[in-house]
Order: sequence, then C-alpha cells, then structure tokens
Amino acid sequence: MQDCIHYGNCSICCCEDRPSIFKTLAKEEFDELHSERKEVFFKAGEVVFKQGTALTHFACFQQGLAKVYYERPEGSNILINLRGPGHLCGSMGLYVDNVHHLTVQALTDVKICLISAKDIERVLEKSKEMAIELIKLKNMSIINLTHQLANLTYKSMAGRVADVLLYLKKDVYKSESFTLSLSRQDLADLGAMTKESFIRTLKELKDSNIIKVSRNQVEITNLSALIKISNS
Amino acid sequence: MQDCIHYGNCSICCCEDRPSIFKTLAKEEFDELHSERKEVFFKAGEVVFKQGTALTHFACFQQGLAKVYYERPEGSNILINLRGPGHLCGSMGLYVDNVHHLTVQALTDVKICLISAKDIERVLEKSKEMAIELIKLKNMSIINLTHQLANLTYKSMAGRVADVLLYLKKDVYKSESFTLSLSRQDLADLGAMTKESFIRTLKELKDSNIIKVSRNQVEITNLSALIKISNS
DNA sequence: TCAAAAGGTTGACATATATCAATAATTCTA
DNA sequence: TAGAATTATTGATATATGTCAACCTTTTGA
Repeated sequence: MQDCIHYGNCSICCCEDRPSIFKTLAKEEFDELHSERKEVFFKAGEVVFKQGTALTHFACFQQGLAKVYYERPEGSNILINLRGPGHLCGSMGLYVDNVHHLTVQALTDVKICLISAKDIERVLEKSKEMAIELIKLKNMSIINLTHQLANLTYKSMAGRVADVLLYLKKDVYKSESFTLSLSRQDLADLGAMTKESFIRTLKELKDSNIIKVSRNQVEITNLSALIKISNS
Repeated sequence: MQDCIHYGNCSICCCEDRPSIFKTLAKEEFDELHSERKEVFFKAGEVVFKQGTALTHFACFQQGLAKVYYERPEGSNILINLRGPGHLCGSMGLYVDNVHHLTVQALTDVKICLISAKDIERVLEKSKEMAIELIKLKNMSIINLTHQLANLTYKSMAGRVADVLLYLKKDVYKSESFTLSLSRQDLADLGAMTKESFIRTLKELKDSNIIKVSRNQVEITNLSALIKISNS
C-alpha cells in the first residue's frame, strides 16, 4: 500500500482496509475525492441513508457498525448485511434512479466519510481502473445476494441461524467469540424469521454445546458442528 | 438508434433491443466485439453456461427464452430469472473469479451471440461509457435481487405465485395472455416453493376467476385482483 | 400405434414456523 | 433508586407449506 499523502485519517487514504475502488487512483483524481469528502459521526440508532431519499453521497465506513436493510411496505424488514470499517455503501442507485433503495442505520457509534456521488461520477469518467474496481465490487454483491437468496429460501431455520452466526464470525467480528451490537430482532431479520424462532433455535445450539450465549456475548465452541448445521 | 453498419443480424448491432452496454461504443471498439462474436443456436433443454465452469464468454440473447438458476448442492434449484431477446447474461464472475455462478439453460430453441470475456475486458479498458453502462446494469441487477430477496422471504405463497405471473406478463411475454415454455417445476422454482404448492395456488387463482389456465396457456383476466394478491 | 416415460394434478397427512400471550430480564429516565 | 419502557424468553396453539403416494394426462420413441 502506498504511503498516505494526507494528514489525519480518512477512509479513502489511510484506512488499512479502505474500499478497493480508491486504491488505483492517480494523485490528481484521488485529491479530487479526498478534498471534498465530509467526515461525519453518527450515534447508535441514527439513520445514515433512508430508503427512498435522494442518493447524493456514498458512505465509506471507518469505525463502528451499521445495518443495511430493506423496508417492506407493511413494516417488516429484511436485513441485507452489516457494514463496518473498509466498506463502501449507498451506491446501489447510481446511474439508475439516484435514489437509496435501502436504509442504513448505525448499530454503534459510527464514523464515516461521505463522498459526493457527483464527484464519484466525475472520477469514474476519468479512471477506468476505478470503474473496473466498481464493476468487480458490484459483481461480488450480486454473487452474495444470489447466495443469500438460495440460503434464505431453501434452508431450514437451523441452517439460517447457523449462517447468521458464521457470517458474524467471518465478516463482521472476525473472531469466534464476540459481543453483539445487534438485537435479537436484527439477528432474526438477518435470517428471515421471527425473533421468537431465532431465540428458540439459538437455544437449541446452546443446549447442544455448539455455542455459548449469554446476553450479547456469543462464543462458537464447536465450529465444525455449526458448519454442518449451516448446510441443512 | 444509429443505422446498422453490418450485414445480417446480431445482438450487438441490429437487434432493436440489444443490450444497452453496446449502444455507446465508437465504431472501432464496436467492430472489435462484432467481428469476434460467435452466433450460436441452442436447442430447448441445452445448457448454455454451466455453474462452476470457466467464464470465457458472455451471451447476448437474440431469440428464444432461457432460464437462469442457482444449483444448490442437494439438488434443489432456485430460478433467478428468465432471459430473452436483448438480454445480456453470464457476466457475474467478471473481475471476480471468472467462473459462472449460475446455470443458463434454453427453454425454447435459442439464438445467442457469444462474445469473448477477454474482448469485453479489452473494450472496457477503452470505453468509459461502456463501463458506466455496465455499472448501471449491475446496479439494476442488485436492485432486482434485493426485491426478490424481500418478496421470496416475506410473502405468502399466494403473493409469490402472483409475483411469478406478473413477472411473466411484464418482463417475459409482455402480454396478459401467453403460452408458457416453462414447466410447473420451473414456475415453482421461480416462486421458491414446491410444484405441488404452486399448482394448488394456481388453481385457487383460477377458481377465483382471476386467471384462466389450461395446460400451458395462461390468461390474466383480473389484473388488479392479481396485483392486490401479490402484496400479500 | 402402443407402451413407457415424463410431467401434471389431487388428496391425506406431517411438520416447521409463525402467532399470540404471559413472564422475565434489562435499560432507561425522572 | 424506583418505576416505566424496552427487549428477551418461554409456552401453547394455529397454520402455512412441504412430503408422500396415487392417479391422470401428455409426449416420446421403438
């Protein structure tokens, strides 16, 4: 990674795991995005982007955790994914309708860089490398969504709960034990089930000594068993 | 639309509704893709792309209909969408792992242009317009998949069957009456349910005089009622 | 043309999951 | 710190959907 050419920390230059689309930029284009960025702090519970509103900025996450969900007309939510340091978010409506199609809400206090969509568009016109990186990112999203579609529609509850736990371990907390900043309802929304069902299935995993749970503390004690269950 | 500069018909120049990513190309880049294209015919039932194989070509559909599905390890399929004239398909693994993540199978006899992924990559390096069009296409896919995720996980069977019928009307056959080239199992896979459940629900719609069905002939007779059901 | 195969339909039944209601635990706030 | 509000948990029950088996219809191929 090239040395940082700017003072302070920001997700588009200094963050160890900044979004890949910013890694290939020439200094000039980089500066264009960097100088116009806005660093913003959100408190837990605050909404970063609201589904249906105009897409004016992208978010680069620096610190904290947020949930990204689709709000169904009748009120139920489907939680699509969680976003943390190094993640880009909010670009789904770009070149389509310039509207946010999902709501992003902070789960913990969060620090993000807001980058103007207009600036991104301008740089995309100049940097084919960034455009290609963005295509790559989009394809990765599509692959993920396809797997989610298959998993959420065909797996049993046990499999889906296992998937949720494995997702938290692998992509969110990067450890086999972690302290949740999500509510039981959030976890249930991630697995496309009711919170009662999630809780019950979680208890079964606990009773089988595959995980330890107490309040928001989770530890996966038998990973291979959990992986096996995730296939059901 | 600019006049066709080539003899014959092909999905990247003459087709009225050719994929939008080819509409902005300069003559030179256009020729590069055009001269290397391969026109191929598949018979109903033949596999165009097989999940897991190397992504060497994209497909531009000219005639016929194909189903795109994800094969689950245990054998059940989830049918993601249908592809017909003007549709592009097979680019999901581009810049990621260059592997096909879905299987594409002809439902009717099908005519497609195969365009080398290498050629596409080369042109993407030159044409920012095409890169931007591809980003747009990817975002549209992501928006669709998000809606599918929400619909398939939270709607009742009746709502999902209605969605399937409305999808066929709006995006596939573009008419309120049509002759299916999909089996009942395919339709069920589109709605994430068993074929028995699909058939039963279809019968309820028929008995309520919302649709007429006999074998592969379908007619939507009460569209507003069907739309109302699709929200349940 | 007939038998076999494939696909479609229906019914009886099992079961996974949601719903509703009551209680317990935790957190917020005055 | 107490009471209120939110969140988590558990149990009883309802219900939507899947499973299995039988039968019917259409297509296929010798």
